[in-house]
This record gives sequence, C-alpha cells and structure tokens, in this order.
Amino acid sequence: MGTVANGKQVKKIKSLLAIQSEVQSSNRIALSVDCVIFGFDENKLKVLLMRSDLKKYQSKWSLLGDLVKPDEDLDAAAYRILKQRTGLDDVYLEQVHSFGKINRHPGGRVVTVAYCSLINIQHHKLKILDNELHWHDVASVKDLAFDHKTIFDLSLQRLQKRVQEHPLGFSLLPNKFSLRELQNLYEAILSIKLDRRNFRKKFFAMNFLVDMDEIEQNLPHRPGKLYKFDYDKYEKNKKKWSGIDF
Amino acid sequence: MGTVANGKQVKKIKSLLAIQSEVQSSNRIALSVDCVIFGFDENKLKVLLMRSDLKKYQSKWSLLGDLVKPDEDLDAAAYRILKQRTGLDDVYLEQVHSFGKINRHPGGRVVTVAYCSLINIQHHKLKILDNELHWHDVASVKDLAFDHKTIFDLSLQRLQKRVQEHPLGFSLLPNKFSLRELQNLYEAILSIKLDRRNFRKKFFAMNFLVDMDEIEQNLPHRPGKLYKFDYDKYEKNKKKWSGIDF
DNA sequence: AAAATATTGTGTTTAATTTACACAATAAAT
DNA sequence: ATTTATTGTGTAAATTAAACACAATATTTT
Repeated sequence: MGTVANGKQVKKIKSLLAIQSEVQSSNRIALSVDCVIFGFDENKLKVLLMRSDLKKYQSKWSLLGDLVKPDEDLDAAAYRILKQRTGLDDVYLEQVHSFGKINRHPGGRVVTVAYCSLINIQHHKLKILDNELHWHDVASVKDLAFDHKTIFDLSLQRLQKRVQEHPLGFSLLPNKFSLRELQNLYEAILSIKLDRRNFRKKFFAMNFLVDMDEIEQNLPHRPGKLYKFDYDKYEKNKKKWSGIDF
Repeated sequence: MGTVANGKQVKKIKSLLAIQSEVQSSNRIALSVDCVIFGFDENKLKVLLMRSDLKKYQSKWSLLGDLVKPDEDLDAAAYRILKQRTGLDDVYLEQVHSFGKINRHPGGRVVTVAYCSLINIQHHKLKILDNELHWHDVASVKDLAFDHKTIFDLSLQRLQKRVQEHPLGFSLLPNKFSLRELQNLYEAILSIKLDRRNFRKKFFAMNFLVDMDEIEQNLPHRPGKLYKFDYDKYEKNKKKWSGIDF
C-alpha cells in the first residue's frame, strides 16, 4: 500500500497522473488533428498531402496530422500542426468532424479531429516543400494512409456545401481574379458546369466584387476584367443573399 | 535501468503503457462524449439534461456525458453513454462538433465530442428518471455546467439547419400526427411562424405523408386528420426536394 | 336541437427567383 | 485586315415562394 517504488518508472507514474486529478488517467486516449488543405491551381481543385510518418504506410500519402498535446487547445493544435508541417500560419482552419473508430490507426488508439482550410497556392509558397509535401488533384485522390480517404471525402463534401452557402471560394484565388477564374473555381469544387451569364449575374447581384479597372494579361484572346473580393461589402450585404445557391 | 519496481504502481504503469506502443502515452488526453437530446412536448422543443456529476457544478444542469473508454469506438461510446444515462438504446445519434478548450472542464483536460439526437418523448418513457434527468424547455435554458451552454447552442443551430434540409422532425413526433402538430414542431424548432396553407402544400408536395384515415380525439373543436411519415416514399422522392427550405 | 366556438381544409393571385438561351465586342496572333 | 478565342450583355419562360379568406366540421354550451 504505502510502499513507494523508486526509479524512473515511478516518476513516470507521477507525471502521468499529476496533470489531471479527477479524470482517471486510465481513460486517456491519444488525440490527433488532421488537416485537409485545399488549393486551386491550373483550374483544378487540389489537396495538400504529406508522406506518411509510419513505415507501414510509407507508400501512401496522408493528411497533415499530428498528436494534440495535453496542454494545448484543440484549435491551437490544428494551427500548430499546420505551421509545423507547412510553415503556413495565416490561414483559416475550420473543424469538420472527429473520427474515432477503434482500429483506425495502426500505431494504437488514436481519435482524430479533422480540420479543413482553403489556401491560395500562389500566395502561400510552401516553405517546407522537401518532397514530403505535394499538391494532389482532388479528382485523382485514390487511397490514402489510415482512414484519411474517408476524412478527405467528408471534408470535400463539406466544402462543396459550405461554398454554396458562403463566399468562401475567394481564399483559393489570387487577390485579383477574373470572373472566368471564379467560375472555374466553382465548377472545379462542385464538379458541375455552370451557365456563364447566370453565374455573373448572381455574383454581381451579391455586390461584394470590386472592379479593379485592370484586365488579364498575355492571353491569346480577349482578356477579362479583374475583380477583388470586398469583405466589408460582403458583411454588409450578407443577409440579403446568405444561403442562396450560387 | 533493468530494475523492476514491484507493487501496484508498476502494474499501473504497464497497463497504462501496454495498450498503445507507438503512440506516446504522455500525449494522451481524456476524451468525453456529451449528448444533446431534443424532444418535443406540449408544443415546445425540449432538451434532456442531467444534474452535474461534479460537486462544484451541482447546482447546474449539464448535458448527458461521460468519458470515452480507450477500447471503444467514438460513436459506440455515444450510444453507450446515452443508454447508461437514460436507458434509451433505439435512437439515432449524430455527431455535431468537438470542443477542446484547455480549461473547459474543471476536473482536468477533457476534450469532448458533442452528439445530438431527436427523440419522441411519448414513445421513450425514460427508465431512469430519478430526479437526475429532466426535460427542459429549450427556450429557457440559461447557463449549464462547464461549456455545455456553448455546446447546446451550437447543437440547436445545427438542428435548425438540418431540419430545413431533411425531414428529420418526424422522430420528435408520435407515429401518427396531425399537420398542425407537425407545423407546431417546425415553428418550435425554428422559432418562427409559418403560413398554414403554404406549409401544408409544401409537405404534401413532398409526398411522404400517408393518410391514416383517422382523426384526432378529444378536442373541443374540429379535429385534424392523422398522418404518418413513410420512410420509403421519402427515399424515393428525396432528390426532387432535398435541400429545399421548408 | 340550435347556437357558439375553435380549428381544419382548401385555391388563387402575385411576386420573386431560377433557368435557358444567342450575339456583338474585343484583344491578340497571323 | 482577317482569324481566333473568349468576354460581356438581356430577355423570356418556367419554377418556386408568399400572401391571403372562407366554408366545413366536431365539440361544447345554452
């Protein structure tokens, strides 16, 4: 009972158990975050993947993930992990869903929380692109490590839905973009063809596009005007169109 | 190094560390599930709450929650916890969001995954109703234990959105219901008034209501016809109306 | 049994939104 | 000057949503 075992192992016990008093330590579980980072390039929707950490999965690509630390906010962990894996620290992350099947991870019991983000590939040249990270065409993502294909599929679905309710797409485009680029983006995300005239009508009606008085350069045909997304105008006109299908 | 300390504490170490080899045990975190159970009674939307386990929060109500076990699927944990707290085992639970602020729980670091469900109060007389559980009016839920008010608010928002995209509401009603009851339900969930004629038109057009050839009983005025929700018809006509605002 | 009460059941008109669709204007390349 | 590829624009038809009123019917009251 009162006997105290000396040595490293006992220290381990104490540090393990000290943090949380009322919560039984035997019930603790490893928790990870996996980030689904979408980009848009060459008129295709892309997703940023990394080579799996684990040997068993070395041949497969995986989402950008890592364990959450016990003294770290869940959201903060997502930002930390993204920063760590890519160097990116100025992007918005949004929680998608948590995945907790018992054997989803070969290294043991790990529950993971998926986050997703939209980034502009041009503006965010990845600092850490040492062959461990790669932008994949969303359309050609086949199997990923662990259950990451499931996570990716749900995240894509979520993106498709979100983008029809809110003007999120802009974070995937350069600051100045033509309406054709914008339409290409929506077509890529939703995997559908849209009518050009109706598309333009709808976006102009929403009243958050600002004409930059510039046109596209170096095209072998008539160039389009360039616009930017005005966040303040968006906030002001929100209620009028929020929830409308694009 | 090789010294082995005898006694209970060493056993504890081993059992703690044995389960997961590759995943560092120092990174493990307590994980819980909290269930937001909605019901509908007396034309009001209700939520099932329990008295908080913790002394510190005894005066407050809390969501139905408990820790997830290390060898248990996340979804399974939600069903287990609901069963344990209420006796209910035939309801559908849906994951809402995970909450992981560092100090959200006074008992230590606990990340929680919220689930929500719609149940029919009449059909599911709670087996365990020993003053520890109570159906609260959603409208009058003020502060709850921990961050449960935040969790509840988000779950309600989610419900309001979901119910406009899919015909979920039926699980809150008796098998046979009048159109007035159905409308009351939608008005309660969305906190808005709906036009009776347009409401009826919309639901009949969706073509999943079956006329039971019965009418309401014991009313001091003209009774309404009773209908039931036909899941097969719903599946068949899904595409035609899915996503339409009710 | 007649009258009062409270609610059900039903249709139409108008407005708003979505869809379908074609041609002239323009910048670059030849 | 011509060709090329794409931009920019408007209208009509169809669909969907919103607004709105009165007769029919069980029950209760007198």
